Amino acid sequence: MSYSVGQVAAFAAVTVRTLHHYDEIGLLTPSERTRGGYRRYTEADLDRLQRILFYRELGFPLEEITVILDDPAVDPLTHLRRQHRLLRTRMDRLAGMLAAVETAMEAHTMGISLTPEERFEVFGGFRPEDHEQEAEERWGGTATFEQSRRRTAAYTKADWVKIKQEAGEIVHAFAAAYSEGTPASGERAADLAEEHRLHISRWFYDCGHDIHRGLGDLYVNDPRFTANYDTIAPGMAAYIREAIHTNAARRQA
Amino acid sequence: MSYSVGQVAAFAAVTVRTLHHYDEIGLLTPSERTRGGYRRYTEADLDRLQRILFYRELGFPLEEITVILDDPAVDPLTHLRRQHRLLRTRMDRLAGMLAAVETAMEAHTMGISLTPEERFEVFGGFRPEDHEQEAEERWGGTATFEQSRRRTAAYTKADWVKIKQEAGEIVHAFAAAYSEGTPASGERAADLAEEHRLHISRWFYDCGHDIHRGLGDLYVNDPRFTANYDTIAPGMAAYIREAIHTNAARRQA
DNA sequence: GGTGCGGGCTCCCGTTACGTGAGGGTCAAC
DNA sequence: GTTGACCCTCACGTAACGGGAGCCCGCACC
Repeated sequence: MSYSVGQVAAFAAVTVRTLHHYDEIGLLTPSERTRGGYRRYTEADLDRLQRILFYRELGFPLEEITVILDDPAVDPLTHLRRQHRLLRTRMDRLAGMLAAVETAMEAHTMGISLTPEERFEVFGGFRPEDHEQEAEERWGGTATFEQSRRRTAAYTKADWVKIKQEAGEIVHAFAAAYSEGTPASGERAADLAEEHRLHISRWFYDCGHDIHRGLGDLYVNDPRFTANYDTIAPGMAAYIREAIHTNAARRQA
Repeated sequence: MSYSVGQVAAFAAVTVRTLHHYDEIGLLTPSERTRGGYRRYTEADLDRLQRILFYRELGFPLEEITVILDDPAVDPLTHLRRQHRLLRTRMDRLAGMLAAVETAMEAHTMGISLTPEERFEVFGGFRPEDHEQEAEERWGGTATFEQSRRRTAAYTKADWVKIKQEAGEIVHAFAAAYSEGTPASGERAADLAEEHRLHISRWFYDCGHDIHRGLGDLYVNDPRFTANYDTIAPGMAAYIREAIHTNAARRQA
């Protein structure tokens, strides 16, 4: 079975013009043509297209993609490994940017202004000597997310019940503290925040104080999170956030 | 203190020509010039450049960046929030691709070959006949996100109280239905889901059934959302998700 | 077996975001 | 006061398509 340009285009979410272009430059020449001159793409062509789009997505110029794909010394697995590596690199970069944005947000709310060096740090992580590691560790993004995905994938139903119960207890404790007027800047609230942090670390991913702070901010800044927490009691999201910050500050002192 | 093109270029890891170009199109015009005609960039210019590069990195066309940055109604924090959101979306996409690559690797070592649909799933989760729009709105996100941003920016404190109260009522109704054993596949659950959808549409952004379904999936797939909902009752996230799907199916029939 | 029309074909010019000199001025140091 | 590094303004080149114009294919339908 083979496919027409239109079908392939719809399939791969590219335009017909793009496929024409790839044919023109010899990047993807359909294996067959009808006697009328119509392009007919085979499964193998689709396979190649998928790889093309993958490398394109990661910013490779088409010419380079041609070279990569026409290299006779590469089996599919090599491609997959390369793709895997590229994706992780890319995600690390984004994680770095994310961390920088969070830093900037903190800096902004605190009224601190950044130096020009700090501003552009986002885009390349130069100055190898200092904290190249820090961004990695902070939201370590890829690592963090992956870790969470890996771990949670292995959980049984019983695990989930336990997790949910634990989480429920923590939130209820927060709610109780809040309704009793316990200050978010105090010991008790901070203790609960620490419990919350450990809960996440135990079940999802290593949650350092920085990440935890980011999470607290998220509860307040993202309307959906806010709404969720505030369904328990109006102001809960902000309360939890402050407790988290209190706890983080305490540990840093 | 001010900087020359060369300094800025080295600093931001772009070419001098790029800076010239940005000047030409009015995207970044240096605040000063020497009598000899040399460009001189101030701190504020660097700040703007940083934002430019950020949005560029995420694939925004320069013209759109101009509009975004020249919008008088945006404070720095809004930018940061938007950036944060965009990054997370982007990372999610990459995470999806990473997972797909891993799946492909497993499939390869097992000697299984994937169907064409599975191959292209990586790039947005389409199936040609249905929701071509959905991928745009779901992953492209800009339009939806922008809408949400615009609206929420104008809300007063009273609005927020109202929003939270409404959200709380919906979730509590869900919790009640759930604890009473009302099936997620039934009318009542679907009605609640519809209410939920309308709530989002009214206060945040036009939430069609497709987007709504995506949201429901998110509640189950993202551990943080799951944990939040499940603090109310274990299984709540999955229950809400199914109710949403029921509702969406009902509307499509 | 004509015929309508959705899709496909080949030029070919337009666009975005710069690259890459050509030819000539500027500036701080020696 | 000159030299070498840096900067200026044209101006054409390029990559990766977008978007027609004008013409063909093919298959369903009468």
